[in-house]
Amino acid sequence: MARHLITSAIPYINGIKHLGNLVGSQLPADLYARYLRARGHEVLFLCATDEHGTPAELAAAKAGKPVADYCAEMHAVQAEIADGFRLSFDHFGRSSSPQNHALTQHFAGRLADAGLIREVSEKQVYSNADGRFLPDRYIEGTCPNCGYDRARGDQCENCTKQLDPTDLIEPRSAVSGSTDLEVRETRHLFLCQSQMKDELDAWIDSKSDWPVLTTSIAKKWLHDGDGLQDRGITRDLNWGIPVRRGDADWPGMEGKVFYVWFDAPIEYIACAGEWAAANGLDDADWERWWRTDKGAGDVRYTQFMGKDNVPFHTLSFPATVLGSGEPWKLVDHLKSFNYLNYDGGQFSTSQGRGIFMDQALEILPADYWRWWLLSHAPENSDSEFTWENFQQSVNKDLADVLGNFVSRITKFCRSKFGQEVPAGGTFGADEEALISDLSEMLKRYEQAMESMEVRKSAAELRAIWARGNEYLQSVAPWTEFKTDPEQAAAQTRLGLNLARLFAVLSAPFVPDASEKILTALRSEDNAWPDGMAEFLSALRPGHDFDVPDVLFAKISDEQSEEWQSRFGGTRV
RNA sequence: GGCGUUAUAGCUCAGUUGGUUAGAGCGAACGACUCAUAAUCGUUAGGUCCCUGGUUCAAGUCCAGGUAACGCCA
Repeated sequence: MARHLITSAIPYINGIKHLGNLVGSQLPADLYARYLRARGHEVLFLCATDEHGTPAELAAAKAGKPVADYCAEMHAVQAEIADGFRLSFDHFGRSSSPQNHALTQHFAGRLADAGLIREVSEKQVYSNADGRFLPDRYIEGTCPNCGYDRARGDQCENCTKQLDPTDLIEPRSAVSGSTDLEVRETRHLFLCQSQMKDELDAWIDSKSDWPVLTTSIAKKWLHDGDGLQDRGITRDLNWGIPVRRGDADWPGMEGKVFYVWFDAPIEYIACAGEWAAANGLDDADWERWWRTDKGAGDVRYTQFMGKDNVPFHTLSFPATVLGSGEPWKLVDHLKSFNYLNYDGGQFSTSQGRGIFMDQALEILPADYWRWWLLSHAPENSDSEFTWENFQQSVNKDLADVLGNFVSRITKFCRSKFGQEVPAGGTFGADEEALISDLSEMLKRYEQAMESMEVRKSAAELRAIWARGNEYLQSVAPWTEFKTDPEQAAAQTRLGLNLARLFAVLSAPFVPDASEKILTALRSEDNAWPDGMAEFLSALRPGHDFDVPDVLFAKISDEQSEEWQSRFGGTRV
């Protein structure tokens, strides 16, 4: 029994995420959270939407809605989809929450007190027509290099040349098209990350059990070139957390907000406060997860994220936390993922390429996606989604190996013994070998899950299902029944208990199917096995059960082809 | 242009600190079974471990160069 704090990288509010985003953070985090809960640990699993910044403002404007309303609506949409994928967050918060406002301002104040904030004067492009400063990428114009007339202020998409907004010929606002632009001087706060370089370096060095992918990215940012750079934490925008120094005003920063990268990770902490508030708990209840001086000393904190998020989680956010000088919990383990590619290219939100979370649920239940994505998680390198592979994997693993096992054993029992667990017979060498093998396999499965080896966990679980089929095939109760019905009864009884075992062990991967099996077996006890022999005799002779509907319908060639062409191009 | 990652069976991928005949699942062929979602179980076939050179008693594994794909940055 231990205490585990788990967070998934928080998805941006702007639009619905694709399957690549899902498998890179939320889904493996959910797998881990479900497993740890099943093992009896105390778990707090948090996620939220990342709601601030220019993209949210522009998306809201495009939708013709006030940005706060837009974010509230999109948060509800994302929450519903997360629920559809059975993501078992204890709380799905919002970075725009009052808790995050207060906490972000608090951290900024602490950092300023510690001398880790400095003011910098910058030149930024201001659009009079839009009444706002424009980020580089929201300025368009003609590329001085190739003449492309829709080059962005940060880069020309046509010739890939990196640009400065002032390089553009005839620059205009990408928001309104206005050419009434001017360069203005504006003052911003910078977080002095460079001052914390040695402390961060030593902290990273202490994490010898982190994946190479994680530490190598962090080290690169710490040591490449001039090393870790100071970073602006404020912007001239309306939508965001107003810049304040704790509870006090911040002279010179009126009308400015914190930069989204600064407040987003603080939401990991604030989200726990939202969780407490939503559940009628008080501050002490969430602080025991986050403050090492208030009970979080024994908490193990694990973060999940895509590789693009590693620098923020290994450097920027720890700089904020450490710099505050307060005893906040730092991440203990950081699990990062590579990218999932789609049919020979990248998933792309901006181009609408690939499969998005809402579309996925429209065509198939969550379990199908959960199984395929987790069993093919991009852990060691980028991995590839193809419809053919998806169809084959799901049909074979879920329908044929797991689903069919439950189907064959329940239907066989019904036809020979009726819908109750049969009595009689004794266990012999086959049964002892099965129980012994399963005990070993369970240990390997548990080890893989505990070390967050996602693909390996899936492979071990699948091997357990296959071992059940192997047992049935070798003892062949349908043949045994003709000569020794008592023995066939013992084999069938064990088979039904195997189905229950699979349901319990598979729950972190395929929660809905797991529940269906347990319901059919009329078993409310879903406790993790503690002793294989005892577990496999839990369903006693005389126990009633139902034959469930087909657990996993197979994906037909026609469906696979239709979906491939439907999702081949851009999102409609 | 700089840096980085990757390159292993038809496909998706494992291969610990260099150490016998390079592994898994799928797909394929063959066989067994017929309870089951034409499912299951078994057996077999399939690899110049991208190329070249080097270190070593020994290289998929280390080093150098090359090729290709991808990513990040300027």
